[in-house]
This record gives sequence, C-alpha cells and structure tokens, in this order.
Amino acid sequence: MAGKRDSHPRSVWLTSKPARKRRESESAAGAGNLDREKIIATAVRLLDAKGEAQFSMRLLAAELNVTPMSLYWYVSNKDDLLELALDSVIGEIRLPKINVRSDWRKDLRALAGAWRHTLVAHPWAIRCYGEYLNIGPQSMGFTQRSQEVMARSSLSKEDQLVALSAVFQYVYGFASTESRWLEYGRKTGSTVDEFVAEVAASVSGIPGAQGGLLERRSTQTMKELRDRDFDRALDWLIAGMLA
Amino acid sequence: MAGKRDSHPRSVWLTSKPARKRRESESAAGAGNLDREKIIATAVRLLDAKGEAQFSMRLLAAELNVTPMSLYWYVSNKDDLLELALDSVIGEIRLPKINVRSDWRKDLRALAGAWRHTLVAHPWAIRCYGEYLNIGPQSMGFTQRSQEVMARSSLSKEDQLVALSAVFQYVYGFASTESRWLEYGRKTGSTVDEFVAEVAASVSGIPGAQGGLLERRSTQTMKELRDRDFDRALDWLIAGMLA
DNA sequence: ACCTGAACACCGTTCAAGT
DNA sequence: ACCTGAACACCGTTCAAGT
Repeated sequence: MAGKRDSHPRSVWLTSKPARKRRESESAAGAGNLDREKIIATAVRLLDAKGEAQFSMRLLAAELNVTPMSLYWYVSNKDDLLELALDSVIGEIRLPKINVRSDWRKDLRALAGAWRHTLVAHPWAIRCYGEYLNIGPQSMGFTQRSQEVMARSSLSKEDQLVALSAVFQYVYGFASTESRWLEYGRKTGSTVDEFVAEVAASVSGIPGAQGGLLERRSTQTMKELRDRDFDRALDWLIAGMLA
Repeated sequence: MAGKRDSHPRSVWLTSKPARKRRESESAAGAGNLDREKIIATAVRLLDAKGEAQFSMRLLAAELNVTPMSLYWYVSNKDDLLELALDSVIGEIRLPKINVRSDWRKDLRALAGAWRHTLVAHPWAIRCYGEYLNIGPQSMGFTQRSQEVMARSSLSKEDQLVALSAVFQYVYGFASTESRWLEYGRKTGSTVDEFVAEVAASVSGIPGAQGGLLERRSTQTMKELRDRDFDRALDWLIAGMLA
C-alpha cells in the first residue's frame, strides 16, 4: 500500500532529508509564489471540493497557475503530497483543553468526537488514513495529547495504549461508515435518510434478506441516531475498560 | 466515493437489471470461455497477488487471454467489478455454527475474528469495504447471521443493531491498522516487528514526540500482542454493552 | 534555485465493427 | 451473443533543458 505507484514505499516522514530545506528568503515575496505550505493548502481545498477521484497533480498545478512538473520541486510524488495533506487536516482537530480537575473520560470523548468530525469533513482523509503511516507532526501531537488524557485514568500504562488504540479504531470505523453513506447521499443528490430508505427498499426485494442494519429505527433523523449510536458505543467501550 | 470514475454512483447491487442474464447454455463449455464468476475469481486472485495498485482491467484481461474490452460485456465498469470481488471474499468468511445452547458472545467473537481474518487476508478488500455499500448477497448473509447471533443476547432489538455496528466498526478499524503495518512491512521486506522498531527509532528523533503507540511493550511478538489487544477491546465492548 | 516542454508508459472506457 | 481494434481523454512521472 502507501505508494499506489511506488513499489518500495517510504513515508514522507521517514525520508532521510527531513524536509526540503526551506529557503531563507521567506520574506513577503510575491503572493503568487509557490511554496510547500501553499501547495498543501491548495491540495486540501481541492480534495475537499472535488473529491479524491477528481484530484490530480495536473489539476492542482492548474489551480496554482503552474506547470505540473513544478510541484515535483516541492514534493517528491503524489503519495507524499497526500500524506502531507493528511497530516495538515489532522492539525485542524480541536484538541480539548487538558484540565487536571475534569473527568478524563470527558476529554477522551471530546477527542474522539473531534476526530470523527474532522474525518467526516474530509472524506478523502479517511482513505489516506487507512493507507499511510500516520506519524506526521500533527498526528504525533494528537497522539501525545490523547496519551496525556489517558494518563489521568486508573488504567495501567500498557492498558492505556490498548484502550487508546481501541477507541480510535472504533472511531475510524464509525467515521468510515458514516462518511460512506453521506457521500453516496450527496452524489445521488438525496439526503442520507432518503438514500438509506431507497437502498433498504431495494434490498428488501431480495428473498431471505431482511432490512437489518438499514431498518428505520425510529422517527428520529439519521443524524440524531448516528450521534447517539456513536456516543453509546463509546460509552460501552469506556465502561468495559474500567470494569 | 464509490465510483472513483463515475460521478453518479450506483452500486452494482442497485442496478435495475439485477444481473446480466445468465446464458441458458451453461453446459460444460470450453474451459477457456469467459463468464462472470471466472472474471471475478481471477480478479480476486490478481488483487491478492499484485495488490490493488497494480491491478488493472488491462492486466486482468491479459490474464484471461482476452481483450480488455471483452470484460465490459460482463461487468459495466471497474467499480462494479471491485464491488463484486469484495462480496465474493465476504463469502469466504467462515461463519460459526449457530448453536442455541452456546454462549452468543462466543459466536460474536468468532464472527468478529473471522471477519478480521478475511479482511487482513485481502488488503484491497479493506479499501473497497470503506468505499462501497456492502449489500451484496454474501454481505447480507453475513449480516443476517450476525443478527441471529445478537438475537440470542439480552439486548433490546434496537441495541442489538447498535452493538453489532459498533463491533464491526471496531473490527474494521483494527483490521485496517493491522493490515497497514503488515503491508508496509511486506513492502519494505522486513518483518512487522523490525519495521515498527525502525519507525519508532526514526520518530523518536523528533523532539517532543515520545514513542507512544509504537513503543515496544514487551518481549512478545507483535502478532501475539495484536491478537491479545484485539480480544481485549472486543471483551471491553461486549462487557460494556451488557452493563 | 526554481520552473518548463516534450515525452514515456500507462490508465478506464466509448464506439463502431466484426463473427 | 460475444469479442475486437482503434481511438479518446486522461493519468503520474522522468529527463533534459531553460532562466
């Protein structure tokens, strides 16, 4: 993986030259000038707007009024760029203030919720997260903050790591599912509620298959149900690890 | 997503013509003849062997000694083919025998473990699972069996669905992480243990970042640790939902 | 130091045509 | 009913060359 194109993948974060040497003259040069941050920011914007499928190095270059090959002066390939873009959106996650007196479980839930929010806001980032090592500076910062939260729990040092992994694996799976349905709804031009109903109807036509997970569970909107389900399973997990 | 190429995605399973009409003459025709099942089986084999990045319609056609365009007689595009391939590997999952007298939690753990096993065995399927609706016949069969297992629990009908989703979202996240590290290890030609150690060493060079989740936790092998972590968090979740 | 043009080796897919 | 050839509209990336 990681390196759809590369056969011997290396994370950007593991390249020997830690990053392209930033040029000294970072004065207020012409606003049209290229630099790494601008490329990454534009990439994120395009990925959000057009989706990963429509995103290409060529499109990005055009958006920056530059030749595709210019980009390769700043990033070594598309995979590296995506890995950089991913870390950059991880940096958007709103970290809860660490308050020594507050309940660490509240902070953990806040971290999980913030992460879910960011992932769902950038569907392409979910796929990237599943493909790349996530060891960029922003990612490490997020992990560190999470560990600080867990450190206030009564769990053993080792259990803190296991618990943290479990929580974020759950959140990742949840966000992935959530995003998938949102995207399908968006692309078919219907609300999620409508789309789910349509799929449920279509699927119920198959003999032997009951609606199952697609069944309408109440009169609440999907969004409300999703929020509630997210919190409930998170509570189960936290309750279980403390039992 | 779903439809990297298509802008108005529809699952294979939602196409109005439910499947291409199977030809009546399914006699023992020449072994070299094309058909849908053979195409799907070959696709799965190639995806496993070469990885999704190397897999292409053209490669698949070559493997089948046929022109790329022949494939489009049987599947309408690459996305549909991947969706079919995904459902086909879901069909490989070894479902636990439903035993009315056995503990349903044991069956649930068996389902989760079997699913994890299948996902990790087919890394490309993980990405597909995150991208497509998973409503093919095999997928529905798996879901149905899962619901039968949950039906033996003391949970309310609605909680059964919430719990099932949570469990499989966790397993999906776990398998995604697991597969990612396995793939990186494989591609760099090292064991996972070696690769993790290498990354941990590299990352620890960054100021302010402690090893964190990459820290070596014991003398056990990664495989043993992964298995234990997987079971523990699953137990937490199950314990939590019953509390 | 930074950017470009031309080219290479690929993609998925359409469409008209063959048998 | 099934398969093909040629073509279209793309990709990411290399490499030598420009300034």
